[in-house]
Amino acid sequence: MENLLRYIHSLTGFSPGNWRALEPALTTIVFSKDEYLLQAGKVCDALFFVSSGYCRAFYNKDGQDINTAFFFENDIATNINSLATGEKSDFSIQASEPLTAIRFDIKKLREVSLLDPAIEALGRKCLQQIAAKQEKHAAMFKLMSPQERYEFLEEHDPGLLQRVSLTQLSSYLGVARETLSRIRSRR
Amino acid sequence: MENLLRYIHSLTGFSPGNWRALEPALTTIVFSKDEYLLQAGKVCDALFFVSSGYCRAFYNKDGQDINTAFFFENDIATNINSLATGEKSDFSIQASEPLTAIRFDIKKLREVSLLDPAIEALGRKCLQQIAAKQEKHAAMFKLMSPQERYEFLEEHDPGLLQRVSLTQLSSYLGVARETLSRIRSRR
DNA sequence: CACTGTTTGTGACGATTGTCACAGGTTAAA
DNA sequence: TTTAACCTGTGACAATCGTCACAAACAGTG
Repeated sequence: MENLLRYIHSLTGFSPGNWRALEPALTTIVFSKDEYLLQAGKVCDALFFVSSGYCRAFYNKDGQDINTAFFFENDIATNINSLATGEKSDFSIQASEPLTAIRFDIKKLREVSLLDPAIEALGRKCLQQIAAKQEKHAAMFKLMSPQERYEFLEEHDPGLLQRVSLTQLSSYLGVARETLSRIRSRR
Repeated sequence: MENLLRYIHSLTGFSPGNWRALEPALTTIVFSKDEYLLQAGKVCDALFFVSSGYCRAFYNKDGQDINTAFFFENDIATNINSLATGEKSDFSIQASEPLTAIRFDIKKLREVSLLDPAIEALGRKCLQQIAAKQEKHAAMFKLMSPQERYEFLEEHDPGLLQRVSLTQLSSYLGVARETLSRIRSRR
């Protein structure tokens, strides 16, 4: 909970009153490894602030998992598309280790946003962060070769490389597991 | 201008009063082919609603252009990252044909947002749309081969294929110009 | 410690792609 | 019409990557 407060303060000004208004929209949830925060085919109705542990977002293509994102401590995990449009999610979010998250119920969040501009502002900042993250990630694929993408992560997100297994990482980088193993071995 | 009104109404409710409040933030700008809407290295301080013509977003990597997005009529072109953080843009946006755009000045937009919740809501919806677009585009790269990406565009965005030249399109799909030429010829 | 299941490393081979070089087309201006 | 600049198609060849197969390393369990 202290992490969440720090996170919120890093984004926007927030008074004790704002906090009291926000609180009814929040629930702390503990997930065991492999439990789902969001299942493909269901409508996404919440954001999750990761307190401890981490989770992954993945598509299932022809029976194979393809990871598109990892969310660690102080990240917000959700499906913006599904959240905004009410359409079914086409990917899942699943705990990769035991995970504690603070769930933001979107319905309640919208209610309190109408009453409190600071909460409204918080929501917008979150959106911006998520959009910015997507933009950077998409650019990585267009600008770099598989090896360069790996080196980019080494420099900009070494924590991710340490925590995510090779198998999980390979689809995230868009290469075969074997190729990633060889990229690693030749350095 | 009518296009912009239609676009706004498709996103959120808007009264004549809201429109009057928004108008001071807007300017109509005509760009000739190859003029810049945003230059890499400068801070992005506006959003552009494309009225007619189209433009491209591109990175320059080792002297070569790599296109990351195309914006057509009724699209919003901007750099979310630079807009939100005030950092310099690491890509440019340039008119690919003569282009008319409505410029949303971000400074003025923020001012009127504070006064009018409907404008605030509009801004948030735009953000959502942009984030959603990014998410889909990034997924395309992880889930598909070059040929599949081309076929995906044929199905979901045929207009883009008709208007963008092969050379411009190739970097957008992440393949060499020659490879794209061959993908086209073998169908 | 042995057993089992999972993850990682590696070799061989074929398929795809990038690069280089050049030819044919198209467009626009002189 | 001619010229020049640009875009597109194509062949040859090398580099990279994916796939398949299997061995080695590791983790958890009884």
